[in-house]
Amino acid sequence: MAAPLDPDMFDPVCPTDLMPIRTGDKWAGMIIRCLEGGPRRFSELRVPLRGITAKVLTQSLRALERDGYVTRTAQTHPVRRTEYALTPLGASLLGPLAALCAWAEEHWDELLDAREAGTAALAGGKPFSAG
Amino acid sequence: MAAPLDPDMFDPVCPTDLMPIRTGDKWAGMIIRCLEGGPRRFSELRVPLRGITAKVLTQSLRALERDGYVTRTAQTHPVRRTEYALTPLGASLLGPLAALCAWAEEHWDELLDAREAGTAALAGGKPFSAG
DNA sequence: CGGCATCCCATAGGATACTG
DNA sequence: CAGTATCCTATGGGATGCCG
Repeated sequence: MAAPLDPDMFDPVCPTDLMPIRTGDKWAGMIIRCLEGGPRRFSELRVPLRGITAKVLTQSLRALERDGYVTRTAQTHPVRRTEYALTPLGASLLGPLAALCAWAEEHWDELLDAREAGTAALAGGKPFSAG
Repeated sequence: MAAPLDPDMFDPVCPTDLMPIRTGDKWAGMIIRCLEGGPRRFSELRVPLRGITAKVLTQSLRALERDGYVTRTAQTHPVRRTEYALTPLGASLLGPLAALCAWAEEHWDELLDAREAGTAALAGGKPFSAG
């Protein structure tokens, strides 16, 4: 309870730093979830990911590919067709990801209430303007 | 398997958008985990969160407070002492969070290998420079 | 100790237009 | 269809310094 925190709790090379859902990847988690049901095409992914631009989707997909979460299979011959699929590594993330989403849905109301209350209570206090 | 994706899979007001570990909060998840063992003081939190600046820690804590994940209790009288603790909502996130971390540790080697291989394979291909 | 103020930069990511 | 190429902005977040 009052035991001191482990200074190495978040190691300089903390594993979580390698996770796709870490800071600076807004879409990675959603993309992975979209691939849960099997391979999907580029434009197919754009549907549920409403509002994502082609550029950003490409970026995210490339990053996920680079880090071994998805594979890319392109074909040009008869028609152009590119499919993205989860690697075993990527698929193994589905569990934890689903847990997170389940949590969010479960606490949906609380989240809304808390945010509303918090915004009101702390209103006017924007200690850090823009940097 | 080949069923079309639900266009509303990620609703415009998707619950996950409210999560603290979503895009743009590098530290939220780690902070919450630091509070698992009970209330912690400001400077106490800075230890495991190596390298975090006071400004950023304050920012993150304020955001977490605003969204109802943590509470802030300040005292100035004898000595200055501020304590941060998890709300029930915040505590309820510990589970999913732990699952994520467990996953990361479990796949630690794979992550390293995949990233290394991916970086090599896709080397030279930096389609998107800086904007 | 627990911040706040200020300056600064890197970059995620959106808008738009074009291509094989 | 599946991207690329540019341009642009918002902001996360680090550095440094000061304060009650």
